[in-house]
Amino acid sequence: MATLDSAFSALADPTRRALLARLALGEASVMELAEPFEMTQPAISRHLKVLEGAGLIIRRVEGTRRPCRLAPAAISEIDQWLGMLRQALAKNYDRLDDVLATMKPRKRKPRR
Amino acid sequence: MATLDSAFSALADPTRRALLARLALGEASVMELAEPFEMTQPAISRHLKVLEGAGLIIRRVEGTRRPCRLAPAAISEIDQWLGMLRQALAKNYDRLDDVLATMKPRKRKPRR
DNA sequence: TCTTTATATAACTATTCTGTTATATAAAGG
DNA sequence: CCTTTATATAACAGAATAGTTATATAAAGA
Repeated sequence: MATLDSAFSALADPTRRALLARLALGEASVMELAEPFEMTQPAISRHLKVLEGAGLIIRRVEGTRRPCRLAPAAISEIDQWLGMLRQALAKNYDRLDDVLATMKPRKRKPRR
Repeated sequence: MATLDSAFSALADPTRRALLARLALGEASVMELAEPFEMTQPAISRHLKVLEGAGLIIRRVEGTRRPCRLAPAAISEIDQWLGMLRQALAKNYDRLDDVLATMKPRKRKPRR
């Protein structure tokens, strides 16, 4: 799914995760978001564009400012996908495989 | 965190997510994993290497085969990080911001 | 109207992916 | 031994990233 592609790859960048962490505290403008970073403003603007494109944030127009805040949509989609893995792990499929692998060692000949 | 970087960017690729989905059904060898894809074996091998590097899978050695299965570590770290966003969203910080934004329209002058 | 402030966009560069083919390695099996 | 099978690795090409500087735009305010 294209949404998961963009959401996960948006989250893969530490700057973008930091921006989201900041937004978890509440809405902020581009300049406010850029302030803690050693990066130029255009760089932050582009990171925000990526986050917006991934459905992780939404923006308002307020005069010359574009306040951003977290958007719920993408997160829930990610959660849903991870749910599959969580479930597989919880069911101990891995441990079961361990047992099976030990019990039936797939025609292995003793050395020489 | 470096782990989150590699875990999220590993998940950003649809082929890798498909490999994980397959592994959610149980352990599989490289060839078994490669079979459904139109990609060459080296390409799959590299995707698996990425998944392993991200802590999303682990591999055994069994003769010439390298059976893979899901690993729990990375997932739980991701879950933990996403928890922060989930919480922020759940607390309706966004909705609160809405209200505040409407109530105190940040020194905006009426046109002209 | 002129200046400042907030933000976006373009052009460019360096680096990092993703896939390919060709080849290496090592165990399995006759 | 020799061949086959499973997998890894190297070398390479093309696409996508992330950052930079320079510049555009548009609202705010004097």
